[in-house]
Amino acid sequence: MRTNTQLVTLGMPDSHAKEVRDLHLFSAMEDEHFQSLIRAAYVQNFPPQIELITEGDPSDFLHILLSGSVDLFSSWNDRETSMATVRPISTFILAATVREAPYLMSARTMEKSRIMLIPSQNVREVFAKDGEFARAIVDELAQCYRGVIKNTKDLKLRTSLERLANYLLREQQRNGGAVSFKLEAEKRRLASVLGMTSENLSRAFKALRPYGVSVTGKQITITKQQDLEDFAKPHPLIDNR
Amino acid sequence: MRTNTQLVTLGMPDSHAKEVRDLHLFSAMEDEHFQSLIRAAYVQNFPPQIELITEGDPSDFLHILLSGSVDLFSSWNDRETSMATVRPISTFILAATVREAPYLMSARTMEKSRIMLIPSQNVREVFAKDGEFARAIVDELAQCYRGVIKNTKDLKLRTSLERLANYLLREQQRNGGAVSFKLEAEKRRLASVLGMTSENLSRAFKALRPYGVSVTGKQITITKQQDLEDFAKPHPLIDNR
DNA sequence: GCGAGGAGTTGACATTTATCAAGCGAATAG
DNA sequence: CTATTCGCTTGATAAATGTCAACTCCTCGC
Repeated sequence: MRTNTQLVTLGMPDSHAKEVRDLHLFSAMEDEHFQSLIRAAYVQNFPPQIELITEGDPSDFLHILLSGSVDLFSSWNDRETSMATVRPISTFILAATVREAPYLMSARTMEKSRIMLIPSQNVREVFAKDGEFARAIVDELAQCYRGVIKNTKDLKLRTSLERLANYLLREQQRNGGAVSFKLEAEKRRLASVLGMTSENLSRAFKALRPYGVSVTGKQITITKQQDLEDFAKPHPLIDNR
Repeated sequence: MRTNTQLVTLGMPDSHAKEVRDLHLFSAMEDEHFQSLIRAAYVQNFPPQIELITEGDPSDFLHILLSGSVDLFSSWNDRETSMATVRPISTFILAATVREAPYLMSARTMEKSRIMLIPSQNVREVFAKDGEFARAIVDELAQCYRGVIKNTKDLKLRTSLERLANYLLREQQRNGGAVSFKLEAEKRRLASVLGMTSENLSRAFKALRPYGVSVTGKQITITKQQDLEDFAKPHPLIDNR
């Protein structure tokens, strides 16, 4: 894989370097350090449904999703749950990289995806030299941390129906507030993200009908905005992601 | 409050400065920077059950718990849940401080507690100057992040009974692996931490009796270690905190 | 076009968890 | 010392959620 990747990599950094450089994580660091990271990096295309990393494995690479989408999930005792969805352009498993600790989550591509891999060793070296980079990592980690805390509040304070209602309102926001929009994820994955079964999700959609939610395949239409919001009671300290 | 605190503070920093300095967060930073943080800091004693911070408020201080214990909790729609327990000596709400964002959780003392407060402004200033400090914050945040991820896995992958069983095993570890140990928290708070009601917790304890768990007040005794572990199936990527 | 397979839905049912009300017992204030 | 309060427990019941099986519908490959 390495040689293959190297080949793919040779021409790549330039084309992606700019957009990666613009990521908050890399935008303030010294150019020399950035270049050394890029030189060490690979860019690779992955087909859908490929397991990129497995929880428990040592964190060899910092991953940056350039295009496509990636599902972060975890397992225990034959159960599995979706923890988050990564969308371009952003990094994932930064915490494992900086702590030199095993991955806590597995990752698989949801669709054809282009991913930059920077050896964790290089990230840690530059991190130790470049204060700006360290500060950018702080920002990123603090944001991730706060995201997970919000997720925990969502899980512990709300029923599955309330979680779905608020999820729909967040998705609506992400789509510019349109009355009608498409779900990003498969429903089975959505169910897992929300911490429920597919069957329960299916019934939850029906239970939201009185609040003006109609579902046709992946197409969602919210006809009684106010009613849905009255029910969902979205809150900035949980839902502003 | 400020003048009062100032008075208390005058003699304090020296006595606590050493142990705070030894915290991983501060141990590598420049002494000059550390001193400037300490000079800006207050140390204050709080009685039990005092609400130190309220979620949604701007993060004015980085808090360091010197002694006692603090409960981090969140509310939504008249419901409340315990998110974590802070034990000395450690910081809390670091993420809000560095992001200059509102607190996502409220905090209250569980017992009489001694707390050092460093103005967030000073923390951010030093953070911008001191690369070592920034790197230490990265470590701390990455660890916090991973802790919350583990908690999410616990919540989403396990039933409340399994969560309790694994919690008991973790507490046992914290007590050096003794067969018998005391619960740190009130049971109602424990229930909230584990994401269940007091009533359900009470029944869960009974349900663990066949696995050798006996409860007398706060005293827990595990008589069939192996049986409990077989049931709980603790996993390093969830339970090693 | 046809058949296989998979996602999604639905119904019946089981399990888990929460709610409500009552009661017990230890700690605490008066 | 007694009365009160509060944490905890228990039982009865309801609500939420999961499981299993069957079925529909769509997609995809042949």
